[in-house]
Amino acid sequence: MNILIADDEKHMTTILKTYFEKEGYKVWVAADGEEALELFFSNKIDLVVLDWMMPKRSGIEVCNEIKQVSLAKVVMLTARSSHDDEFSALDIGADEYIRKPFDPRILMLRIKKMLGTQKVAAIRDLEIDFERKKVYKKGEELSLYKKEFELLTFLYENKGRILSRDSLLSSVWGMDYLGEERTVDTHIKRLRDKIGADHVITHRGMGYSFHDKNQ
Amino acid sequence: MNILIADDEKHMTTILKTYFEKEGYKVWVAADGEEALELFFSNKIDLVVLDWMMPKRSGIEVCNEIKQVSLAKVVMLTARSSHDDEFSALDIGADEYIRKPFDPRILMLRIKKMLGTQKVAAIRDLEIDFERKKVYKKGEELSLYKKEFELLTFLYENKGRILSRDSLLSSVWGMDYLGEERTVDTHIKRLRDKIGADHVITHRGMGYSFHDKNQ
DNA sequence: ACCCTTGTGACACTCTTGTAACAGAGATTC
DNA sequence: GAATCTCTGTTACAAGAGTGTCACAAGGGT
Repeated sequence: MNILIADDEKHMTTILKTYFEKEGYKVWVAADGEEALELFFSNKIDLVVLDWMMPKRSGIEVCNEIKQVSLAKVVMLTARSSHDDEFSALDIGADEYIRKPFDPRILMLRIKKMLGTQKVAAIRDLEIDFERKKVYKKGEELSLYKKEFELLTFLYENKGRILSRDSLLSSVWGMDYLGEERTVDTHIKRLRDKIGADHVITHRGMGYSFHDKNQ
Repeated sequence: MNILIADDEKHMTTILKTYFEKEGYKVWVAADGEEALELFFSNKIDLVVLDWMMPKRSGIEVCNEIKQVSLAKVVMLTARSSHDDEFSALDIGADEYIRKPFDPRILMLRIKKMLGTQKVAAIRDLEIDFERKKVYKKGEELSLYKKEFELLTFLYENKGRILSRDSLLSSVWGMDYLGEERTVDTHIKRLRDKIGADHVITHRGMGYSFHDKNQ
């Protein structure tokens, strides 16, 4: 996700940049309206955070121009408190309007909701989308069976920890499950065939673990 | 679209009811938290507007309970101005948090944005006209039954997401619906026969999803 | 070299889903 | 008010995808 922040207060952009980068977004910074538009049109931006008052072109102008031609999300950030301003910003197409001073946690929450709160995990060449129950290897979608996905999820949630067949059976199959312990082996094998053998580590006599270190 | 408004100030619910009805929504009104939950669970509600401070159950409790089991949208309306309150409301799953006093036009705008004020949709050979409740395949009008159209609408609104029979039953048939889960299958089949089987994807053991990618 | 654990492929069975036919509730018409 | 039509929900059965088990192979540890 690529984010563009435009504000003439250096202080503000620095704070926001830090927050966004901590969440794993790629960030561009502009100090005025013109620069914002330039950066927007020369990069693939998914979300723009705009201050209302900026030199050269105001936030509302920039928002308007972007919304004419693009589906990118726009958040207006402003010190103005009038209801009319909020109304016209939203009416022009802004997706969010937040008054300064604001709580950065709230900004982040609202933005995450806006961008679709996709809970995705990335482990080297693997991506797991828990919400949509999809797994990608090198960008290509894998088709996992339900049990395989559940097993992968549980392994991932406990990555690095050694999980005995027994605990895997009770957690993934259910406490009351009666059946062969070796069933786990078969599922591990099938999972390995799909996601790549090296993601699951065998600990002889103890169980399996999910490889958590990147590289 | 069915909307539930819960606020103990009669004055407030009356105003909101008027606004929403002018926009063509069907409105239910509750005067306290308990009534809100009752109405929610005995009707097919798409959006809930909740006052924070209410007798019996607070808005935040109601929100929490609803979000546990339903995909309905929730807007918190409150006189509290603390940032912490806003954060916890959003964190619990509220989709919007608006401070009183507010500008009703802004509330309506934000809600319209939230509900996705989309009037028509096109998915490959399919066109859905939500306002006129009509569906076209390759330009030709299909005749869907009411339930089929509702099911299609809900699938479309959540395209890409895997929806369990259970959540389909509660969202399309209503929270209080008692009946076979397999009823969903039958309706999915009928829908598929009309719109084309490939628009609805089966996820064995998990549910169905609407195919969201063009091609 | 031996034993014990794990990997692997094949097979069998079960459970989920697709499907058609039927039943019944409402609506509509005469 | 009966007859008919429209729409929705249930059931039963078939197909086959998904899962569990087994037997044998491979490999590590002592």
